[in-house]
Amino acid sequence: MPELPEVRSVVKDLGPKVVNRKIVKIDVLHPKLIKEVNVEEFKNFLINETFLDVNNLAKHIIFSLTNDKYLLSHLRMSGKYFTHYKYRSTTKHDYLIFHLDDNSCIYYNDSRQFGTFHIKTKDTLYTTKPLDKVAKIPSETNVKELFNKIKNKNIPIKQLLLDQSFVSGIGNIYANETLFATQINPLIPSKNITFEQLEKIIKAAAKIMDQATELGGSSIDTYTSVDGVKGQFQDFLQVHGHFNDVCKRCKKAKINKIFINKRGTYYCPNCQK
DNA sequence: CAGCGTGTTGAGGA
DNA sequence: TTCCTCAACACGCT
Repeated sequence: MPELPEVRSVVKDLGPKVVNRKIVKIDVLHPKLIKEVNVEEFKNFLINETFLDVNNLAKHIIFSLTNDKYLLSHLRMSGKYFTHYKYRSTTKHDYLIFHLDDNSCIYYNDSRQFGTFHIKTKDTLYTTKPLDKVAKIPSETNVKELFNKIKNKNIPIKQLLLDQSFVSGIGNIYANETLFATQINPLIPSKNITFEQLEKIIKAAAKIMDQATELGGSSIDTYTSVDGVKGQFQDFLQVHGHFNDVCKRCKKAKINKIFINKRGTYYCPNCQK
């Protein structure tokens, strides 16, 4: 589900709900979501600490807490947050509940249960999994460095854009949109992409995801931000999900759909040769 | 009923 | 070691 624009929306919406609030109690209804430590360690680490800030590194949500503690949350396919001004009974797939010191509650809901939580301290935050291998997002990417990294890569450029260790924040939707915008065929081996093409791709990815962020992300399938708020960028998607529609650019060919690395890939066979 | 999906990781083969 | 492919995670929807 969420890619960079959607995660940014969640962070923005979640901030005011939690910053300066102390965690007084945590209900863990699905221990599997918590990585590296057991439920007791997780609770002990966080209870009585206060949220100082909510940020994101690419698709990872970073809650900063007092005493140099951090809580990492990755939404994967279907993670969502809901809030309520006081405790309410759980709904289907509510798996984690943070009780805050103003009696409000933050609910983490995840129908597919792929989401992850890690607790970290200042000294291990960026040097251990899962943040240690995360590359820069497109707007911060050094294209020369990236070009050097991919010059011997055989994997299709579309697949490379989804690899968070090369460039981060891009998911399937925005990979499709980026390659359509730059008129580059998603199957081209990464090593055959020219420097100029790569520069275009990175710029386009940054631009598209910034525009999507402005509109609160893309709500296709199930994505919503905090408390079920939908994004609006889905109405502006050019190729993703447009199989068999007439291409919005050339108005001649129909959008094709193939699978690259098992992920649905949409492109115009006429514009992206 | 079968297949698909907005994401990532780890195992295993070459 | 590196590069790459694939299964697995789990559930709702078509």
